[in-house]
Amino acid sequence: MEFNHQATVTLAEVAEAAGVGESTVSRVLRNHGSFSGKTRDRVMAAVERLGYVPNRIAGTLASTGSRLVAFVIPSLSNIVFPDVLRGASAILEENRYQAVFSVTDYDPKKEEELAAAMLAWRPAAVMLAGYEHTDGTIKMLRASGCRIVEMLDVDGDALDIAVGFSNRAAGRESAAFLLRRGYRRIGYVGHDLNRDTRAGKRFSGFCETLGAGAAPLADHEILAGASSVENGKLGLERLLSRTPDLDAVYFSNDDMALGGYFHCLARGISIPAQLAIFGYNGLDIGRATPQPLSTIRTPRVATGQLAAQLVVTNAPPQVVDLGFELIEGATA
Amino acid sequence: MEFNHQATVTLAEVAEAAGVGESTVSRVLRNHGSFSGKTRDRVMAAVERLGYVPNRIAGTLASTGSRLVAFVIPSLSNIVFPDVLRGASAILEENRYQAVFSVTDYDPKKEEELAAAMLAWRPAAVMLAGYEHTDGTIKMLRASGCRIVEMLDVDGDALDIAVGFSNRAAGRESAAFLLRRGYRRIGYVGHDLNRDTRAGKRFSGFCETLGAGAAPLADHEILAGASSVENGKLGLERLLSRTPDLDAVYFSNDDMALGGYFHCLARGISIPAQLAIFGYNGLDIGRATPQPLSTIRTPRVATGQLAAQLVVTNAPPQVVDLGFELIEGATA
DNA sequence: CAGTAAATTGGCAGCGCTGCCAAAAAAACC
DNA sequence: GGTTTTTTTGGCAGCGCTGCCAATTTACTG
Repeated sequence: MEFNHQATVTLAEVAEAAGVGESTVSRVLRNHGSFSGKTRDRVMAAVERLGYVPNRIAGTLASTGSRLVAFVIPSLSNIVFPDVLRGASAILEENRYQAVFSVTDYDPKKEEELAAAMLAWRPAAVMLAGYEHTDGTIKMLRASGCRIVEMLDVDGDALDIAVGFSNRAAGRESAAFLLRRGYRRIGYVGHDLNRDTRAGKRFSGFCETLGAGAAPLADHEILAGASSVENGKLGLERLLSRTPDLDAVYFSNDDMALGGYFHCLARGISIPAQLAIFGYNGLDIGRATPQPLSTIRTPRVATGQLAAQLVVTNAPPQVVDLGFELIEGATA
Repeated sequence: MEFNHQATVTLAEVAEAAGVGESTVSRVLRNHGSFSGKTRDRVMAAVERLGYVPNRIAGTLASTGSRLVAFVIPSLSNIVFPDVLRGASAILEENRYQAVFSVTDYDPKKEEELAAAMLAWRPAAVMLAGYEHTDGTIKMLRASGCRIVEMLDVDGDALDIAVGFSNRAAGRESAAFLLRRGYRRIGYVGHDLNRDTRAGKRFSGFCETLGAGAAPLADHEILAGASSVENGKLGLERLLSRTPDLDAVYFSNDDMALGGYFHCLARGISIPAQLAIFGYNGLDIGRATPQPLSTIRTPRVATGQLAAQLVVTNAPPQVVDLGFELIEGATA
């Protein structure tokens, strides 16, 4: 079985066919340097005729610096990351950059391996989630000389560029909101915080403000595994069976919160009178539930867009806090 | 501002440092060909000491055929595609392949442009959604000589490999199920079918079976734009205001169906007594709603996995129908 | 129309690695 | 010890393109 025989038309063949030199073809194709309209037509005709497709591998090797941008993301199940990719990919495509990605599954060790594999492609930039990386990863990235963008967090020291928002502040504002609303018996339902460190930061900010407000966290339930609607449902059920007199519950994100919301719907627990629910992310689906979800909307797409923008413009190192928006909703 | 100065340690420098020839280093690093244990240690030590990261760009150019796999997908908002990528990326990573992607926004013309851009990277394979491509795209892909995988559909003629399931059959089975349940005044709420041709195929299969069952579609509402919970809600509202006596509604997918479900919850329309709701995709969230959503579960992750598997094993051209599973749920 | 400046063009040396081949070293055999 | 095999090695020519530089052509000046 012989499949992968690339029908290789090379630049040299195009040059030959057009009766011009190789560098002329190269110039025309990249629209760079000068050439007459007549030669351009001749070259383009030959390109068309032969069905020439430039070889970016060769081009990248010959020039300096590639137009690849490497994303090393924790997950594709958590909608956050597809959203970021979506924002970034539009900008990258416009600028003729190419996105490559791999998924760490929230494992820092795997992040290190994948980052190494990515660097082998000599990307223009490596885009990561958050600040928590192994020493090996940091050392490697630093040594690579390529741009580094840490996304979705600004609570820490950036290696180069950081674009995101403060998860800790989001946790604090969520707590402040619940306190303002008069809730005092507040619980928390979350997913594995050791892996999702940003969720951990929100939780810690949340507890901090609760403590300062003299209504310390009444109880919490942490589920192993990734966040999901199912886990949110299960988590709230467990939490309430242990501590039935809670008047509000903060969830690690909207998926979890929706699970809690559905649990209440199914059990006839009235929201927010009997129990308030507060999420994080501001997913569209939370706008469409019978009672809009109280949550914090994060600029996920915008994070991807700006991250990409800063890379393609080769902006200086900086930390950009895009902020977030508290959505009052009707569940808290 | 000078950033992108790749700290370039080359293979030649490693060879120098280790006191061996370049090809020896290359052999050791790829664990290919023969070399003594002693030289291997010397080489690895030098690699470690210099922090050498192989340059895959150069490696790919020198050898034949890359380990890049190009995904040209319609969207990242529709969870279907992140799911497919998720399945594929795990397999690709295991096999040291690298995924690159770009997003067409359901625009065939843009698909053509992006496919061309992808081919410039000389990928081992191009992974697309479905069978509907422009002539230009098809011609280009054929000429490229790289593997072509069409995913998420098997209703048509494959260019090379196809992995998915029959959308038309899914539509038919959905209709048959509703008929079996005794529904006769059936409506449809969908999103832009000209763009999402797979949703169009489902709709067409659905109508076909309804017609044969002597209960032709009573009414339908097509919303411009992408599928979303919000649009599902809006669509059902419009449909019911026009045709209030429907007893069941088929939605273009689960997002839309959830919108319909929420609409009913909000309006106090009892499900399924007053109105049945049927979706498509089998999203997890549909398992967690107070009434589990009646839908069809599609093997999205498995599609990505198998597609990747067939590429890395360089399997012969084939069409694999992974099937789907009807979930009775409680909304129909 | 010579003389100079400006616009085009081609040649060719790499970019960093792999693959092929021949040379050198080590192991096996008589 | 001399041969024949087998295992290890290094040299070097590309992979297809870009970037530099010099050569050629064309445009412009006085």
